[in-house]
Amino acid sequence: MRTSRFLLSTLRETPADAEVISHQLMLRAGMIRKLAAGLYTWLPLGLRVLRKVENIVREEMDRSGAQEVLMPAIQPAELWQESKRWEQYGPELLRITDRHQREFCFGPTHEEIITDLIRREIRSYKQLPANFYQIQTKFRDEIRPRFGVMRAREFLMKDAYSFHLTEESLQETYQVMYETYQRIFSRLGLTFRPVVADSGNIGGNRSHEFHVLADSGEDAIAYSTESDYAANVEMVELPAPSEERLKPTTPSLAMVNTPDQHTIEEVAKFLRVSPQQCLKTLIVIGENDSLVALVLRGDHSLNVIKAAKHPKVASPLTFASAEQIRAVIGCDIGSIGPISLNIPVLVDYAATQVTDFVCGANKEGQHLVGVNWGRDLPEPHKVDLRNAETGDPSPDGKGTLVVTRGIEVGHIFQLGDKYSHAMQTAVLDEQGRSVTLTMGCYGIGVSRVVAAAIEQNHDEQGIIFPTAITPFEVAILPMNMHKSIRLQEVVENLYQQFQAAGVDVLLDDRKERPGVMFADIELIGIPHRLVLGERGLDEGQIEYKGRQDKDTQLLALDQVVNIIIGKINSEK
RNA sequence: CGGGGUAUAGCUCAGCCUGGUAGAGCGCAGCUUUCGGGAAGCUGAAGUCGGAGGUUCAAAUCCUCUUACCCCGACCA
Repeated sequence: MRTSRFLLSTLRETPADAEVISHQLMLRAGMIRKLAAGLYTWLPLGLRVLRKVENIVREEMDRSGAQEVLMPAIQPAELWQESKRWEQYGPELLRITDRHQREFCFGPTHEEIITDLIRREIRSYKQLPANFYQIQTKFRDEIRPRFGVMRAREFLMKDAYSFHLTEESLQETYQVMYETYQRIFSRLGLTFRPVVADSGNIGGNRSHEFHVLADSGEDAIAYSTESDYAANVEMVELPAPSEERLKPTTPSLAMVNTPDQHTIEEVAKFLRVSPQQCLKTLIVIGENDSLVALVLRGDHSLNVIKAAKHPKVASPLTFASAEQIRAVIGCDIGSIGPISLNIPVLVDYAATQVTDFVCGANKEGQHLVGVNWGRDLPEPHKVDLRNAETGDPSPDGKGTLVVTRGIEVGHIFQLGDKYSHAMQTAVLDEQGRSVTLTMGCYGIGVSRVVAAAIEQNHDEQGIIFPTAITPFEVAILPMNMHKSIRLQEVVENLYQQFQAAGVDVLLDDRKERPGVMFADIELIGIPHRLVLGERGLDEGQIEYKGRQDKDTQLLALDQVVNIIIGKINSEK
């Protein structure tokens, strides 16, 4: 491709409404343009990337034995009514009415459609197991679309649905998909981790999310240093303490004045103790609008999901208002402590292990120091309440946890018979008995993968594309080509050699200044760059620089095509 | 949906408080010089100031309504 005939719509300035780096760079590089909230046009440059991701996903799905189909984006309401999701789904489901006043929706997912297809087409157990996938545009009317293509309303997704006679068969296919996903994200050149996920109310046994690791990720995930254990931080169960609590060293507790010291940081600094030595007490709404106190070590954070699962705590978790706290406890947030509280007190495991601790005195501007469980207040009601942190022991007993951030790009889970039961999808088994099918479901956010790849791979200059998904593999930048016929010939010849070899080559034949060319090629993240000028031609050398290299190097003109092809192949 | 904010040239924004001829930088078109890291000069095209209504001799500016978009909260590929 020649830049003179390619819409290279790069922007020097960052558009104002782009918040995360991948969104900014995708706009600046001219990959996407916004049409409306959560709706994006893919420009030629971006589409090349999207297609490469799509093709890798397709190749690996095909290799796994799945069969590709393409279902309509618009779906009739009847099927959704049959699964009861027409009522269950909220405003996220975009509902539309046709000229005959028939109701439809724009599909956010396709369980109903594929299940309907399978119940019509699959006649015998001999046709099972079967796995069908599609790569298709979905629409979810998100409350708040943001981060560009990362959380768009319309997005490209690969969704697959498998059908089984037995639970064992589902487990087998699930495992195949798990491995296929590993292959896909490895081939894409991404650093990722499969993590144990919340199967939620879907009822399946196992569920894994695949996360691309990136500091800007929306999810916190924890993985073990020693084993392959990895889970969403929300999901990590922490063990009850095994050791005995240390003995108190203070003769008794004491009350101290802590004027205007409210947060743990303030109190700890004021009293010259570590936050680990302090306990924080959070007041949330419990059952029947009562209040419940949750106690955590000062340096720990509350896990909202765990707390809400406790029977004494209202779900979803709601913090008590300042007025409610004042009415029941008689002081303000910032001076609350577990002693003499007239409401239930749930204490996180870690907080039960602290001796001689600092906590609020339930009196404005006062804290207690040297407090001990058992001596100064009753033995605590111990529960798991906090988020796992780096350094915590891994739940599988092997190694410790590291917490990092990730972007969810894939999710595999076992659906069971939710849809097949509701939609009466069954076949006869070997004994002639009717068996309701068991289903699995496997998604990859194809368009989100593009954003995640950029989120993970960029620098000050712009995008650094993994070779597998780069829009162009090599860029040829001629310096002042219009002035030298000799240079034109060499460049043209090189360009054609790359094309003949099947390399995605971009020739920058614009009459631009060198700085503009360099900046654009770096911004759009081309992995390999060749610079040709009059001065190198006499020596038969041209200048090469990898996108991440610090320095340039000279390559012999007659070998450059083979060298570059070698680099590309080793990277894919 | 609740809270906050923005809307002026293709992009980034100033002008609004204190009403009086529509602005800058970048980009775009042309010419000249320059030519291996986002060049310089000159010339030019480009805006019914988101929309509607109101106040006023006069509205980008003040008031009311409205639409779109963005940010903060509950979801998910």
